[in-house]
Formats: sequence, structure tokens, C-alpha cells
Amino acid sequence: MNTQTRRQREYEQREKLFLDAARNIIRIDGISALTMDKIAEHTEYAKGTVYKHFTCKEDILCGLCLDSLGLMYEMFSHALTWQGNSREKIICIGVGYQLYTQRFPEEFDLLIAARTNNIRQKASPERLERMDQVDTLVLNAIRAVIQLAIQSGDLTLPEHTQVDDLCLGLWAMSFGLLVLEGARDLISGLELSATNTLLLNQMSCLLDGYHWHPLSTEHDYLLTYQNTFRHLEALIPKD
Amino acid sequence: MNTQTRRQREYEQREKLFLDAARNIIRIDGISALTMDKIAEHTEYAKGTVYKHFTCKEDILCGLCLDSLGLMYEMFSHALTWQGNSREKIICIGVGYQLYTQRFPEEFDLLIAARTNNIRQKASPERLERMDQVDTLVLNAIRAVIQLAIQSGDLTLPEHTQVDDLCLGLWAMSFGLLVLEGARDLISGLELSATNTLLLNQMSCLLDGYHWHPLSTEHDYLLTYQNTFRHLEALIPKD
DNA sequence: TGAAAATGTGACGAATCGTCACTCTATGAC
DNA sequence: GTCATAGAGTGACGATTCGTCACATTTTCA
Repeated sequence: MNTQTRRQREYEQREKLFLDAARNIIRIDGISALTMDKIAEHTEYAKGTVYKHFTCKEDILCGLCLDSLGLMYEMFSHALTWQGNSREKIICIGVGYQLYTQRFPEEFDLLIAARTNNIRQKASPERLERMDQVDTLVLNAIRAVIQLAIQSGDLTLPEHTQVDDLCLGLWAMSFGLLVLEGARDLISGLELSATNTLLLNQMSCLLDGYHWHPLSTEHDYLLTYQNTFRHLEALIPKD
Repeated sequence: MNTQTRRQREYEQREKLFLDAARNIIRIDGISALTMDKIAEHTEYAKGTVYKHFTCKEDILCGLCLDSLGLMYEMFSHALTWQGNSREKIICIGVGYQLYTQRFPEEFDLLIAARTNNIRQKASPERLERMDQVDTLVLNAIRAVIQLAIQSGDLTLPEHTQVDDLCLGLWAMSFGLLVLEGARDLISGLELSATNTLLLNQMSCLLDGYHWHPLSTEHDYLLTYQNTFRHLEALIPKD
């Protein structure tokens, strides 16, 4: 009987509807303006129906996060296809991350919150499980580039260093920079270079430290940065 | 008239009392368990009195953050006195950061939250201003080490790179690693080296990339790490 | 067609926020 | 010592929001 599959499809569509409504509210008025009643009102369903889909408000936040992670994964996958050496591919991923957070700062706040015990303690285990899965996908994208670099001889990891160590290092550096960057005007008194080259420069030094070839002295990564920027910019939804 | 100064002193003591109560609640039951009524009850004051000190709940969170930043500044200052080369001093600071977040994970969640627009929009301007000031102090501690390295010839910054760029890079790397580290068990499937060497290794690579001498090939920073760890551990309040 | 299953509802209780009109208390002028 | 006054302290209150659940409505299919 395909009544079941139709039901399933309708259910998923409605879930998407609720998440879209929530995302809109957040983009316009910020996270603290998000209420279950507003989501119900905007979608013309009753609150009870929203709770058929999400166990609590935090579960919705994680649902949104899941979508964001998905988009990020898409962008990262796209970055992998960038024609260039292994370091250029990594830069392309970093640029993707940067573009995303700059385009949707409110949702980046969400990504930050979702790394916090406070939120994760309340969200449903099922959704956390799914977040883990997408996390893994994203990580695999970065891992793939590192593996590629090792195989092609561009990179030799120091002793006692795992692939995942570098993976986390790159992630942490980008994450940290973008979080602090989001609060840039709040951290007064910092005399910084232009936003766009900041991430590039720090990543360059880190990768130079790993002796990931070609080194920044051997290749013009600023050009790569600019090209990948234009390349990925087109992928970002305008809405 | 010193009635005024006494009043002032009492006011500050009570503020400290409220913050201590809030911190206790958070340490025991997490951020979401913090309510204004509980703070009032635990301190045996009425809620209205709490609101004489803090404009809203977020203002309290920022107040706690301010204390944490203060402690961190103290620790960083102490790190500056570490006898060793400039890179060792930076490591000492990193170790201090790590020790703090591991000792008080709940409060680290707070530090993260306080970098988020959501919270900052609600806190009182006065407190945000004070946070900025302490931020600056902390940054100055890092700046000082970088300046020292430059003056002593250990470090020459690349062209188009500011002192503050490196400052932010170091901060971002540590911040990012510690946030992700806090969610370590949540990011399943990551095969990482031991926690303690992770931060050290990533920082080492970054600083090697900057050609900050002595390079990690020329000096045993693992030893530095272990020594500074023991050195600073004693500073952390046991309570 | 109609009984059973699935879906949808919104009034409700509970928790919490932040306010404000008030009571109480310490101060210092006389 | 008395007393008017500033300001410190209160907690009942309205408002908001969460999450629930007993009931209403719709859909399914025998």
C-alpha cells in the first residue's frame, strides 16, 4: 500500500515547512524571538502538531543545525571538485565555511549553540544521532583532502600525529576565527588585517607548519582564495 | 562622609554574593537550571533586589563571564612570568586556558554563549563595556609575548600581517580546539591523539609556520607543556 | 457506510521572566 | 531623642512561553 509512503512524504514535507518557518523567524528577529506558537501560527498548524515532529524547542534548533550542516556538507563536497593541488582544496573548504557564516550569521549562532551541553542535553537522541552522522560526513570531506595530500606526497604527518588531529586543528582554527570574527566589532581595540585574508593567512601558517606542499612561499594562495570565493559564492542560496 | 563608601562596599559584596550563588547553581545543575528565583532564594534576598544589580538574566551570565575572564587574565599574567623563551611563554598561556576550561566546563559554555549576539543584545551596555576592557587586558597579555618575541628576534612577522592577526589566530585556535574538545564525546568517530598533546601539537605547527624560534624541531616543547601544566595547576581554585 | 485508526487541535497548568507600588530601615538635621 | 526622608528591599502580579493531553476531525478500508 502506498498510503504509507504518501503519509511519510507528507510528514517530511511538513517537517521541512516547520523548519523553514523557524529559520525565517530566526533570520528576521534572532534566536530569542523563536517561539513554538509563532511557528504554529506562521505555518497555520496548531502547536500540538509541531510537537508531533519535535520533542522540544531545542530539538528544532538542532533540526535547523542539521540543515545547515547539510548545506555545509554540500558546499564542502563541491569544494572537493575544485581543480587544484591538495592545499587549494582545503582553502576552498575554508572559504565555503566562511561564506556560509557570513551569509547566515544568525544560523552560525545556532551552530555554536548546538556544540553546547546546554542544548544537546535537551534535544532528542534521534536528532543528535543524525547530527553526528552529518558531522562525520563533513569530517570525511576534510579527511579525504588530507589523505589525498598524503598519498600524493604533498604532506607527511609528523610522528604521533593522526589524520584526525590535523582535521580537528583545521576545523578548530576556522571555527574559532569565525566565531571571534562574528564578534569582531565587539572586541574593540583589535587592529586586524582585512577579514578575508585573515582566515587565509592563519591557515597558510598552520599548513606551512605541517610542511604541506606547496608552501605558501611557493604558491600564490591569495589568488586561489579569490578564485574559490567567486566559485562558491554562486552556490549560496540567495533567498 | 564614609557612609557612601560603606554602602558602595556592601553593594559590591552583595553583587559578588549573587554571582557566587549563580555560579554554584550552574556548576551543579547547568546553565538552563539558573533562575532568578533560585538566586534570590539561595542568597535569602528577594528577586527585586537581584534586579537592582542586574538588568536581566543575560546580564548575570555576562557578570559570571566577566569573573571568568578576570581569572583567566590572572592566570595569563602569571604565565608571563614563566622563565623560558618566548614560545614557552605562549605555551604557558595556552595551558592556562586549557586548565581553566577543563576545570570549569559549565563556565566555558558561558564564555561561548557570551560571544553570541543573542546574549550580548540583552546584557547591559555597562557590563559589555567592562567585558571589553577585560578582553583587552587578556589580549594585551598575548600581545606582550608576541612583541617580546619580535624584539628578541625570535619572530619576524610575514609581510601584511599584524601582531593582532597572530594574536587572534592563537586565540581562535585555542578557543576552537577547546570548544570542540568539550564536545569530544559527542563527535563520535574522531580518532584523536590524547587531549593534552592535541593543543600543544596544533599550536606548535602554527608557530612553526610563523617561523617562531626555537622551532619545535629545535626544542622539546612537550617538556615545557608538562612543566607549565604543573606550574599553573596550583593556581586553579579547588573550591 | 461506518467503525477504527490516524491526525490535528487549542485550552490548560506550570515555570519563569521582569515590574512596580509598597514597606521597612538607616541616616542625619534639628 | 525625634522624625522626615532617601533609598534599600520586597513579593504579588501580569505577561510570556513551554509542553501536554483529552477531545475533535479526518482518513482509511473492510
